[in-house]
Amino acid sequence: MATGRTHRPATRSRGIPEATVARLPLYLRALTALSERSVPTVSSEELAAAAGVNSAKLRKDFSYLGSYGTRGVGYDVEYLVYQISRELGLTQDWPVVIVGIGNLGAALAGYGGFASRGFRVAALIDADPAMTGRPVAGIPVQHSDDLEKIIAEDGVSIGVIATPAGVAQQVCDRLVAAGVTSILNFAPTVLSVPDGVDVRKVDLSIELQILAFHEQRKAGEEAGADSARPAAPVPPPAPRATAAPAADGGRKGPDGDVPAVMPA
Amino acid sequence: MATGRTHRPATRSRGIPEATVARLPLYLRALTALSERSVPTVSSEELAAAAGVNSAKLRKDFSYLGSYGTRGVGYDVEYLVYQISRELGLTQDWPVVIVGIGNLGAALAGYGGFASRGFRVAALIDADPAMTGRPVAGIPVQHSDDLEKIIAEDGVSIGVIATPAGVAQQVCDRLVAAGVTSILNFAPTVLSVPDGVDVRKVDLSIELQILAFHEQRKAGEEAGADSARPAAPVPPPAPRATAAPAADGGRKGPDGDVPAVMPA
DNA sequence: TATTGTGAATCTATTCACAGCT
DNA sequence: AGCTGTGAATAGATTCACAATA
Repeated sequence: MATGRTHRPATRSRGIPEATVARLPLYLRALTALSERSVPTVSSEELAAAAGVNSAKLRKDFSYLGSYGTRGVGYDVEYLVYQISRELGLTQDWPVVIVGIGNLGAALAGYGGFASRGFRVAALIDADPAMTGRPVAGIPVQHSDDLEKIIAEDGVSIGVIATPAGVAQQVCDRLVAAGVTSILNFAPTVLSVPDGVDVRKVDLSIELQILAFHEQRKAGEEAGADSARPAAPVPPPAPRATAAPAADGGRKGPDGDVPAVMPA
Repeated sequence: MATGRTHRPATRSRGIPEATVARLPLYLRALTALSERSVPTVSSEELAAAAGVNSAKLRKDFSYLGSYGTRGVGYDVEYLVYQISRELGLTQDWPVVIVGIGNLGAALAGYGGFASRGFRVAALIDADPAMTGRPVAGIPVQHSDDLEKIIAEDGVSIGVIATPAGVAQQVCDRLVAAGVTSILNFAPTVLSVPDGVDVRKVDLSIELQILAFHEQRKAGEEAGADSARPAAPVPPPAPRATAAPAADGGRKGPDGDVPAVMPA
């Protein structure tokens, strides 16, 4: 309604549940570590422990890929690495552009996990002319005027947005218009994209807030039975406007939700 | 089993489903934006659109907090901001330490979303003596020898790990031993922690791999019916060891899964 | 009249537990 | 004997659809 553009395309893909897809990279990492230690086979129990999940879940997950194990023995490490890599599409090369080369963008550019596993940083893009040409993690930054050209020339289909929140939507629009169909968004904004474009979000502030919630519960539990804190038992059910206290002492920063990017 | 320490403590908290908790920060952000524009009330439909969820889900989520809306009218923005903030524990101050001040750590230190919403960067900690005393985002870096002292003095209960994967577990152990009970982990490792300690993980490489999976599906769909790619129809069901091709051309970087941190 | 709050229905994910295979 | 693969059971999350109500 709001923008006329929707979001959330994928739910289940080719029969593989989304929750399973999200865990495959975890298994892959554990398997890669075993592979490096030349471990030939592994049981669901061992692998599950290494990946931090329970073994029934792991077996169920693998069952969606096919019957790749051997009863009484376990899984062949190399073979599983191959199968999962293939399922995830990591046997091909994925050129990626990173837009917004502040601290975060620079961190991403230098991230080892990017370079391995089939991802290749095809370009770093920033709106600040002062950044243009300067190498970050060995890759020269290009100006955002050339965004469309870069996407087209390198056949980029995955874009990473590490810009301030204020420009994230317009950067997103340009990426999508230029042909990008998957976006990893670090800016604390809800992006609207057309159907067929995937967006994943990484939001530091949200993660912290979730931790704070649980942290608060722990603190509350320590004290009285199930009351969160003595003060504020349960305020009036449905007050009129401006009924609530400001609640946040001197916390002023109006939103302030800008990612750690200093495009200058 | 492996380490004798477990993980995953929380499933549902004080009657609020975990999935709901994870969305509260999203609602809070949308509400804060409305609040800044001095919008007095908002309907579930409008707020849901702003937060990128559907309105039934939003209403259900809010119903776990209590009956804070007014039928026929909507929700009072300020009041909801207060209620959600309180529920998330953001009406109190949460001192946070960041360990590992590379590019990523520096990005986190300067992150606006940290400073707002009740989080305060109490200290930056790095193992590199050359970093000690140097200010990052206006905060002087302290040496990791003093980790325990810093945690104790500031009463820190939330720690952020932005170190290389290789040292993440030992940093984690020290944080936990010093009293930290919530950890946000950016290192690509599964951390083992005792019961009662919450860990949340942010993993760039995993997010990208999930995108690649969907991207691959799109590409496959475009072409033939439901075949992913012509080559590799379905390899032998259960081969013996080393039966699978290396599959990853020249991808050598052994793991390479080190976050974008250069502690030197 | 417009919009919330929520039971009931549905869909998704996890876990159990054991048959089936090596 | 040991371990996978999977139906069946359970738990959790989302969506529907409408009664309640300001």
